[in-house]
Amino acid sequence: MVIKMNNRIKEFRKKSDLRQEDVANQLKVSRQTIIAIENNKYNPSLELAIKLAKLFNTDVEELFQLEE
Amino acid sequence: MVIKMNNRIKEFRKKSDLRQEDVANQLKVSRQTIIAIENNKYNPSLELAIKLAKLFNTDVEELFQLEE
DNA sequence: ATAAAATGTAAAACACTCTTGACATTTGTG
DNA sequence: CACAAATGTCAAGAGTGTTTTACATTTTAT
Repeated sequence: MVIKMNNRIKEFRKKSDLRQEDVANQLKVSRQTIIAIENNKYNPSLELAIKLAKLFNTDVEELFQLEE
Repeated sequence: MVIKMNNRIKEFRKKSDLRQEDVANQLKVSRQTIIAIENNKYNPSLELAIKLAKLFNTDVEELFQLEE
């Protein structure tokens, strides 16, 4: 699919005062996965995206925005 | 990740009176992809999930629900 | 200025998503 | 019933997402 997506994970994470490792632990993924997503190396799976949105008390569409 | 997810794509598609092929064409994916998702062979990518939700005028969380 | 904590990078292995093409089954209508 | 339309299945291959391990850089606090 390969479409650019803005994501606001770092922003929401800092608002929640969590470290990358905390997010990784809570969602049971590796810290690398969180880093890669924050730095736009790739998009998360749908499942992980939903969990991230839930963790930050927001919606998937709020957290990830399709370009243009 | 491999978590079961209920998805309501078939339901929303029928409400919209679209064929699988219509959905595939509009979102520029193959018909197989739509079939596989409707029949829970696998979950769509985040990008495709967002596009599906938009097509059906709903939210990702409404369309895809994590089990339990 | 130093040490510790947090964040970032890289690469290999593996699992998951998507496509293509060809064919089978089910559903709907005359 | 018969034919067409819609839906489903299978398999191979390309591309994407995640993990692990090990190490490098940046940030924070003392």
